[in-house]
Amino acid sequence: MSLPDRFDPAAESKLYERWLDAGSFRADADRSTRIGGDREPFTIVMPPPNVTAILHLGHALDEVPQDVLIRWARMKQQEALWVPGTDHAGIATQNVMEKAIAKDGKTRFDIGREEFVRRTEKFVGETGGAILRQLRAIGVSADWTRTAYTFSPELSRAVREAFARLYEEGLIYRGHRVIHWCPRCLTSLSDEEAEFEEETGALYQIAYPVTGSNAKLVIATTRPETMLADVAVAVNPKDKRYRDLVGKTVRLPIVDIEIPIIGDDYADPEFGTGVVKITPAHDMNDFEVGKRHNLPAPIVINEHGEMEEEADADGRVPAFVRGDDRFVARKKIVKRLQEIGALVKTEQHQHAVRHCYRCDTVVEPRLSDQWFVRMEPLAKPALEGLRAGAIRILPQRWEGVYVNWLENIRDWNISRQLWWGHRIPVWYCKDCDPPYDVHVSRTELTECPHCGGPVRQDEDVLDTWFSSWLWPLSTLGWPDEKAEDFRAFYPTDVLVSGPDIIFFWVSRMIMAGYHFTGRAPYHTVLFHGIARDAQHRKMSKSLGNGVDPLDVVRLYGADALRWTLVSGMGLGVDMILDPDDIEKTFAPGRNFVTKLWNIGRFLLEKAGTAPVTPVAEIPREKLQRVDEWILWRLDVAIAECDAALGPLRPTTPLDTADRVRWTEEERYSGMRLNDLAETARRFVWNELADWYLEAIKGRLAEGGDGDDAEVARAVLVHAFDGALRLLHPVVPFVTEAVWQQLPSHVEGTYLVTAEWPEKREDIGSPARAQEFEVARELVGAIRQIRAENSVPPGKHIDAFVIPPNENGGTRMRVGDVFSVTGDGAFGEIAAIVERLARATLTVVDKAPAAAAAHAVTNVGASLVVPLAGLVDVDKECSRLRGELTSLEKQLESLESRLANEKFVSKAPADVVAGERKKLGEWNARRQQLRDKVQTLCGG
RNA sequence: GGGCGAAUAGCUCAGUUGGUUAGAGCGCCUGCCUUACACGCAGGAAGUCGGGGGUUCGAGUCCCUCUUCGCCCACCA
Repeated sequence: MSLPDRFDPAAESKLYERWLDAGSFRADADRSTRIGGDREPFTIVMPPPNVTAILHLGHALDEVPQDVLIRWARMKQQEALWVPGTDHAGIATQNVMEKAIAKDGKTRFDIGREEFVRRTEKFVGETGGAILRQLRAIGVSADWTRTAYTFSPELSRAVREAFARLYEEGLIYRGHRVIHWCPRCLTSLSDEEAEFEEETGALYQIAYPVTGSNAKLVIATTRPETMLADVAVAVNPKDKRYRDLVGKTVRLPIVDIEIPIIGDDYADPEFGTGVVKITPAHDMNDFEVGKRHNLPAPIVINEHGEMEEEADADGRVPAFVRGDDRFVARKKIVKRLQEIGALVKTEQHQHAVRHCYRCDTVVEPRLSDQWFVRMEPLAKPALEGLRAGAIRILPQRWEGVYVNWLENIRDWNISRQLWWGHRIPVWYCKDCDPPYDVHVSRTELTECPHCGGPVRQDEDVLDTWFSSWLWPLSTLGWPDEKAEDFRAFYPTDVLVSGPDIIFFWVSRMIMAGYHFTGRAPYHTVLFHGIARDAQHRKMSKSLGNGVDPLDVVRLYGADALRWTLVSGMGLGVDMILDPDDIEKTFAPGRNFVTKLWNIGRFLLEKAGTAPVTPVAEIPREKLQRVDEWILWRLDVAIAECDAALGPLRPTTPLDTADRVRWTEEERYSGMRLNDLAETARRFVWNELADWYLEAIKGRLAEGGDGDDAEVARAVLVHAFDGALRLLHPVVPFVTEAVWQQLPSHVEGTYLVTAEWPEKREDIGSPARAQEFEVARELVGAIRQIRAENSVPPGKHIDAFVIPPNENGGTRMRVGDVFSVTGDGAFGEIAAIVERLARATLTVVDKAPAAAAAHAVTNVGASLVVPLAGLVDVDKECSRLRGELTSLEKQLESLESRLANEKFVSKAPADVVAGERKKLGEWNARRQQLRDKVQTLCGG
C-alpha cells in the first residue's frame, strides 16, 4: 500500500464533510456537568462576522485561534461548543444597501422604509450564509446546528428584554443633548463610533465688537461657520483681562445681533485669546455651558451638514450661505469676515477631528433627542470582575485600556436614525397626558395600554452593538434562563477578538453578562494582533494589500494557512505577511504538512498496516535506548504543549460555588499557541523524523529480529500518534488524514475527537534515554568532521573515540561513554553511529598518535573524535557559585517570610501554598547546584 | 495633553519568577536526487539583543534616560 507523495489540499473538504457526517462538532447539552452530565462544558462564542462580509485574513486571524482552542478542548474530552453566527451589522449593511440602490440613481428615501428593509432582508438572505460557508474552508469546527443571527426572532427577543429591563431599572433614558451625527449616514453615533483623526486645520481669530464701546473681543475657532449660532461669548471669571466685561454684550458679526458676555470656567485663559464663543447646538461643551447659563440653542446646520436654519434660529443664516455645505460655508464666512475686517488672523492648527467609523465623513455635533444607557452602574461589576480575577485579559497590557475606559465611562447613545436594525421597542401615545407619553414593551403595541388610542413606534433603530453585547447570552437562549443551552453552557469560557473592538463589544459583553446574569460571560479574553503587509500597513480593502485566505487554501491548503498563522502568532502581536509573495509566506506551512504526510508514508511502507502492539504492553527491557529516548521526548513535548496552552479554566472558588477566579500563578500563563506549534513541530520533525526514524530503519528492515522490529514499530506508531494528536488543533486536516492510516487506527474513530495525549506518570529517570544523547553527540561530531574534511557522503570511515581526560585546565563534562559500554549500550550506540554517520566506532583508551596523524594525512580512513562539551572549569565554577550564593540569599528571605505568622495567616491561601511550593523547588535546586559544584570544582 | 506597546541574525518572530554557549522559520554558503520527503537531508556563516547609564556574583530579561516606530484615550475652542 502506498500513498501519493504529497498531501492533496483538495482532500480537505472531503475530510470536513466526514467530520460533519460524524457529528464531530455538535455539542450535547445533556452531557454538560452543569445539568447533570459527565463532561465539563467548554464554550466559545464566535465573534459574528457581518452578514455581508466575505472572508478576509482578519477573519482567519480571529477564527483560527478559536478553532485551535476548541479542538484542543474537544480532545481533552470536554463538551466543547463553539457557537457560530452572523451580525446584521446595522449601519454597515445599510451602507452596502444604499450603495446598491445608488447604482439605480436612487436613495433609500425614494423607495421607502418598508421596501428598503424588505430588499435588505432579501440581500442578507442570499449572501448571509456565504461567510459562514467560507469559514468551513479554513477548518472552523463550529457547531453549525446552533448558528445564530443577531437579527433573528430569538435574538431580537433578547434585545427587547434587555431594553425593557434596563428601562424599568431606570438605566435607559431619553436625553436631549448634542451627539455625534454623521451627515452622510444620517444617523447619530456613539462616542466610540466617532473616531478621532489628527488633522491640520486652521484656527481663526474673529473680533466681536463690544456693544457701546470701541473694545473688541477676539475669539478663536476652528469652525467659523458655527458662529451663526453663537448665543454668547465666554471668558473666565478669574481672567483679569476680561472679567469687567461680564454682563455686557457683543455684536455678533454677519448675523448682527447682540449676545451676552458670560463668565464661565470653561473658558481657558491660556488657550487662544482666552475668549470662547458659545454655540450650544453645535458643540458638546458649549451645550453644557448654555444649559448652565440658560441660553437658547439655535440650530443653523441641518442633518445633511448644510447651512439651514431650523426652529428658533431667527434668520441667523444669511442668504449667501443658505443651503451650502458646511465646508463651503466655512470658506464663505471666512471671506466675508475678512471683507468686513472682523478676521484678526488665521493660523495653522493641529487638532483631532471625529470621523464616522463607517464612512469616514467628518462627524457633526448635533442637538437632538436620543436614547441612552446609563453606563456607570453597569461598569462597576465589570471592573470588579477583572480585579477579583474572575476575568483575565491576555495579553495583560490591554487590562489598563479596559479599566481606563470603564472608569471614565460615558452614557451610551443607542438610537440610530437608520432603517436596518432592531426597532426601538418604544411606542408613543399622543392622546395620553405626558406621563404616559412613552410606552416600552416587550411585544408589539397596536394601541395605547392606557387610553386604548393609537400609538406610534419610535422611528429609530438600536445601535447594532446593542444586540452584539448580548451575544454570549442570547445565542444560548437567554432571556429564557431555563433554556437547556443556557444552563449547560453559560458562562462561556474564552473570548477571542481583536483589540479594536474592546469597547464596542468585549467590555460591553462583560457588562451585560454581569448585569443580566450576575456572572461574567467568559473567564478569558484573548486578543490577537492585526494583519499587516510587508510595509507594516494594516491590510485593508481600500489599500488592496490583503491576502485572500481562500487563495491560500486553494494553493497550499487550509493547514498551510493555519500553520503560518498559528506558528507566527505571538500573544497579541501583529502579523506581518507579504501579500506579494504568498508562496514565501505560506510555504513553511505547506512544507510542514508535506513532512507529516511523508512520515506517514514511511510508516505505512516500512511498518505496514498489521495490528500493532501497544507500547504499554512491551516489557521495559525490550526497549532500546533510542526507544526510551523518543518516548521520553514525547513526554517532554506533551508537557511543554500542555504548559503552552495552560489550564482550560480557573478552578479556585471566588465566592459562591459557581464562581471561580484565576490564581496569580495561572492568570497570565497559557494561550501561547505559537509555542504549541513550535514544540510539536520540533518533536515530530527534529526528533522523531530526524533521529528516531533514521535510527530504527535498520531494525525495521527485512531480516531484522522480528521481535525487535515489532518493538521499534510499536514505539514509532505510538510516538507519531502522540505527535498527530498534539498537532491536530493546528493542522487538523493532514493529521486526521494520516492518523486514519495508522496501524493502530480503529475503524470509525476520528482524530478530531480522539483523546489529547497524556505523558506517562513515571518519566522521572530517563537515564537510558540520556545515554542515547551520547549517540546524538557522537553522530553530530562525526558528521561535522566529515563535512569539514569533505569526506564523500557514501564513504564509510572509522572513528576513534577518545576517552575524557584532564588536560589544559579543562575537563570533559559529558563523557560517560565508557561507563555504559558494559551493558550493551555501546552496541546500540555504535549501531546508530554506523547508520547515521557511516562510521565504525572504535573506542580507544587514549588517542593513538598514529590515528591522530592518520586523521590529518589520510582523512576518511579514520578519524579522531573528541567528545563535545568541553567546558572552562574556572568560568563555570564561578558562575555556579554565584548562582548558589544568590539562591541561598533568596531562600533565606523566603524562609523568613514563611516563618512570619502574619504572612501565613493573612495572605491568600494559594499565595502561601505557592511560596511553600517554591521553597521546595528552590531547596532541590540548591542541592543540585551543590552537587554540581562538588563534582566539577571539587568542593 | 495622558497612557501603552515595540526595537533581538538580511527578513518575520520566539526567548514565562535574572542563571550553562541567545533560538526557530525563511533567506544565504558548502555538499548531497542516501530505497518517506529536493516542499527534502547533512554541515556552515551570520546577532556589541536600538544608544547610554545603573542595580547584581551574573542583565536580552530589573531600574533610569535618550532615540525611532506604532497604537489607544482625551470637551481645550
